[in-house]
Amino acid sequence: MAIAARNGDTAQRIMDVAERLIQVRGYNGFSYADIAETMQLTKASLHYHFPSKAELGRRLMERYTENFLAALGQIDATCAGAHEKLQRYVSIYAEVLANKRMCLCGMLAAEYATLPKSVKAEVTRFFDANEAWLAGILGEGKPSDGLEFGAPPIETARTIIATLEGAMMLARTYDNAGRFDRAAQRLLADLAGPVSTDAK
Amino acid sequence: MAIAARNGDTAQRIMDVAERLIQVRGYNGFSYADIAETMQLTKASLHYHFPSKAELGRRLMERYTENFLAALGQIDATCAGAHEKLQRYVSIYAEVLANKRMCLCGMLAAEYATLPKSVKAEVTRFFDANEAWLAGILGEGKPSDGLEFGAPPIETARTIIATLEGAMMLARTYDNAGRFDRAAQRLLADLAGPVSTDAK
DNA sequence: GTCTATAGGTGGATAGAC
DNA sequence: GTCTATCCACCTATAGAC
Repeated sequence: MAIAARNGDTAQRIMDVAERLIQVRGYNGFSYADIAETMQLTKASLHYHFPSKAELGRRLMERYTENFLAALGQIDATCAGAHEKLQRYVSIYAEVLANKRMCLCGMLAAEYATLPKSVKAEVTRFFDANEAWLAGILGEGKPSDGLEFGAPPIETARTIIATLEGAMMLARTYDNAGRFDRAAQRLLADLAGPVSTDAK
Repeated sequence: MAIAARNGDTAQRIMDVAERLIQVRGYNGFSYADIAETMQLTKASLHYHFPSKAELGRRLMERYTENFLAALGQIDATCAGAHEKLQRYVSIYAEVLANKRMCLCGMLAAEYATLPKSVKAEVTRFFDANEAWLAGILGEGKPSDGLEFGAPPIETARTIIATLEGAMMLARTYDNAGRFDRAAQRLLADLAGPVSTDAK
């Protein structure tokens, strides 16, 4: 599980709370006061750990990407075929949605124009890493696993991310995880081989 | 063109400015002060036309959906085949992106948890209408135009919207409209017939 | 490391003159 | 219909005691 609650030191717990708030309400939709209330801490104490909101956002994104990359490494280490890897990739998104959250980066992508520069840089770093990983899987999978797609791996990777992020956003709007699951499975089925839609 | 600047009365011009601000910065990322500055009006005057921000948001969404539905009606009236209709549908999104904006509803979907109820209702109404229109096109197109997809029209419609909204958000993040265009054309090509990727 | 207190700014919104 | 003036709540952030 890439994005989990943790019981570490105060800074980590602050990040846990802030992360959830951003994933639900967005960067411009939460405040230090919101964190303080849930944590039984004062705003001043939060500023001791994270001097500015921009710094908190940057550290948050940094940690999120680290965890995500670790999860991708786990997939690489434990899954054999491309299909299985892609299924596991989708399940990371599904798990976030199961907690009624948006992808942290999908949310920040929407608010991109208003973000501090340091946060912006981390957001694109996240997507770049995701694209690269997916493109790698697709590149390997095409010859050996019978993946079929009529575009360079990097473009297919981008379409996959776009579809998953968009489906996630709409599923959360309708509070209906099934919308995400069905879109994701259709996506994978098309990738596995466009003709047979009932393939596993 | 569904979403255009207009030279009507003050209320309409306020909506034009507010719409652009939300499409770029989000609902929680703009204020009456921002509108006032661009329009050379005071905040108090804005409140004369739109008593509350919630009311402004609701009216904005209402107008946006109206315009969008009008554009869909235009497509129905002037396009013959399903492929052409879908291309035109995609071009509405592309045009918004060409102005460096997000879809108003995609933006509001991200901030959904923080929106006034009246605005929330308008957002889902927009997506519902889009799904219904697309599902209609897909339903007609399947037998007569050779569209191929292995799911009920309504689910394919939802996947299309998710992909376009997601691709739009990422294209704007990277300030790269080509990312949207390529993802959109791949999507349409897969729909037209998954095997031949070079079909028009 | 957490607190109280507060600064300095901006948010949405209103009253009342013109 | 637009203005000035103002209210009050909330924002991010800091100073300084404990």
